[in-house]
Amino acid sequence: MFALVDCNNFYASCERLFRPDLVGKPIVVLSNNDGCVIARSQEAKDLGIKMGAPAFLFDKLFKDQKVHVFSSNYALYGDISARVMNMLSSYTPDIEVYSIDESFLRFDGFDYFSLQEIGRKMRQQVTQGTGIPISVGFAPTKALAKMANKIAKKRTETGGVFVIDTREGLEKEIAKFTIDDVWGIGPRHFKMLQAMGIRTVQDFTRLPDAWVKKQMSVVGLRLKHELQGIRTLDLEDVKPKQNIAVTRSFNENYDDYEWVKERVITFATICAERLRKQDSCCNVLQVFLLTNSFRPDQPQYTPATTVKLPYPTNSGIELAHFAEDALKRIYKSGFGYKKAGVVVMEFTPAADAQLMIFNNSNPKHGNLMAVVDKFNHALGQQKVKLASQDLDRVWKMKRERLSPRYTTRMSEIVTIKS
DNA sequence: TCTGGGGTCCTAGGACCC
DNA sequence: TCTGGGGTCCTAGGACCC
Repeated sequence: MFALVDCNNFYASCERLFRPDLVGKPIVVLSNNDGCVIARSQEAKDLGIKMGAPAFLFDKLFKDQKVHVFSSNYALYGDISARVMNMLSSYTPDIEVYSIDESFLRFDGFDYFSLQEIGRKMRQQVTQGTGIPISVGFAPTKALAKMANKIAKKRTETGGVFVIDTREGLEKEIAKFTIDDVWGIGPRHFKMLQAMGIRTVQDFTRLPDAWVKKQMSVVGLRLKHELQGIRTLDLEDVKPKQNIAVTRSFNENYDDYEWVKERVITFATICAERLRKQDSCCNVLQVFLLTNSFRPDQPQYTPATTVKLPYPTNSGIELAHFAEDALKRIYKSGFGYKKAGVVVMEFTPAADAQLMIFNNSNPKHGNLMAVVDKFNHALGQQKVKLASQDLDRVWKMKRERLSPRYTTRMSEIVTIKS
């Protein structure tokens, strides 16, 4: 059996941890630049605030309804997530951390245990230990565990735990569960299925395999089997990433080469940092720029270029150079740039980077970067930078409603007045 | 005025090889 | 009119996830 454990309204719940005055109040968390709503407490959902909605459209509603608005605080969410996952891993050695707020757990050899009971205990322990409410769904496949989790969340009488472990139970649930709520069915496939009169999971599982494969590829076919209770997916190991992207929107449009260059160089050094973290070097680097697509009245230009590097590297200095060269080739003045990004691809393990006779990555960079990483780890991100980066911290993301990093900064620890 | 930032996997079609 | 039978690699685009 698999369990899918999911933190309820995770970011909103994190914001509430150190603000008990917000219990029962509507909370939303915004994306970078305070742009879109990316998390909502139940109370905020009830007000009709939609996921992904641009925040400025809701300014009035936020004020009228006294919605508590937060900029995203990933230092906090990441730390709380680690604590939750750590607790969950005491229930079984087989755990896959699927996202910041979800884990799949596999329960092999638990035939004589009550999963219902285990789920209740998990909820109780995680709530007590971290303050984060969770929902737990158990089922014989991952896709069904996802479904069970949604049922646990939706039906209050389940107490946040739902188990699908019999054929009859499965049949009963798939006859009711609608297809748009299924993990792996996105808006496109939903529309197609809906047009054919497919409404429930049961309808979907009755489609012929060949048709599903033709229309939805092997991914869709696997999903169909999963929903029938046939196990086709197992827990996945943490794999090193195949691509690393650092992209940001700017608070306004910029038409200044030096300014854009600084951003692109900074993104490249962050890519390099992330590469070193997983012991990879990259062989290909891509730089792209975007003008503001929400303003069709302004001239649009969305160039991108991909460079094959002469040798694999994870040196921030070298990647900064390559990124700058790439930028030079695509940058044109006369446009208002709203977003830029650097993507690195085609990794090789740092340990077996191919040496070349004439054209080597500077061997001293390895040691230098190790020291830079050490400093930045101890002193905070981007304390040690390249001179070509923004040393005066001119560039700031809009984060007007940022909560303290309660659990990871001594200086921001909660104050109790008594 | 203001609109996030990451990822993965799969397929089709073109270009090339013998 | 008829025109082999395999392959691989790459890219763009589509679909999905959080």
